[in-house]
Amino acid sequence: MAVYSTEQKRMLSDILSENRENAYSIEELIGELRKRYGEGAPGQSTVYRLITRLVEDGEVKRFVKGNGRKFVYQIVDCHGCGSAHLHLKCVGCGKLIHLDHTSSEELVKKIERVSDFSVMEAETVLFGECSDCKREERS
Amino acid sequence: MAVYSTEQKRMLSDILSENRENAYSIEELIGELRKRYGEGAPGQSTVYRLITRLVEDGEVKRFVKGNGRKFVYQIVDCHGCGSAHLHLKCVGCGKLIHLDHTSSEELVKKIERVSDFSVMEAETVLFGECSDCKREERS
DNA sequence: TATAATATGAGAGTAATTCTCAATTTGGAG
DNA sequence: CTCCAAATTGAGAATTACTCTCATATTATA
Repeated sequence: MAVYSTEQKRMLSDILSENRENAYSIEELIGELRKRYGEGAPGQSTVYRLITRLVEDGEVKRFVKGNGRKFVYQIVDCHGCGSAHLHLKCVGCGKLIHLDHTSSEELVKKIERVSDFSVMEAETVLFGECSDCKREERS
Repeated sequence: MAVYSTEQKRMLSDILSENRENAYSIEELIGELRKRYGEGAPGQSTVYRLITRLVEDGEVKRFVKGNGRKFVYQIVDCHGCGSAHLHLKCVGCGKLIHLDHTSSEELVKKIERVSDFSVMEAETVLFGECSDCKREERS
């Protein structure tokens, strides 16, 4: 099953990659596509289909914001980087921080020491506040 | 606004507390209630209403399993324990481990050291494998 | 008891997501 | 360049998940 390149895929990827710190809900994605491309925007079913695939391929991460109720999608910068690692999601600016393998492993080891629990890095997103947002808050 | 005790609340709480390591979807909760109580089971709207309240009250944790698509609900053993703390969810046996405040804080500090990122403990669930399940796997 | 506040449930309403299938597009073979 | 099979799309129907409404029932208390 070969993969074809299409306009629709390009449009969606463009939005996600031009705004890497934003996590879009499906609704927002469809809205943005419509805003940019009007009638030419991909249909709703296509958006669902494409985003699902991007998630399966590991190019996009799907998660739920904090205690929210709906899914959001955000491009990750670590597609194909090989080993699993943790992601940190800043609820302030929206950044999705890709922890390099070494730091991630160090963390996971620490967790294991405290609780004898092995974290599955790929499935876990830690919510919190990044350094920039903390600094801003203090000032 | 006082709170009244009702049969429906008891039925739901019973299920959740008798099976503390299971995270139920709404569908499963409704199914289990119906199985146990037949016609006498609480209606769907009531289940939604009650579970929402339990989550708001901190007695039950709502989260999404790994990369799954729907919410599941599981009783927590830390209701009213005061300060926020991390939860570890074992994907093997289903246990939801409540990290005591000290361990949780220690971990959070470590994360901060590695990445200068402050984890919001209450909003984060770490997925992985508990010590028992790891041991079992090795044997 | 009586009664006022609280809670329930049936079903309608809404939102989110998936499915279906005919029509279109793509990439490669000739 | 042209043709074709495979892949993709989109419109709308179907399904699923969840919320809302309001008449009825239950609970605590006085």
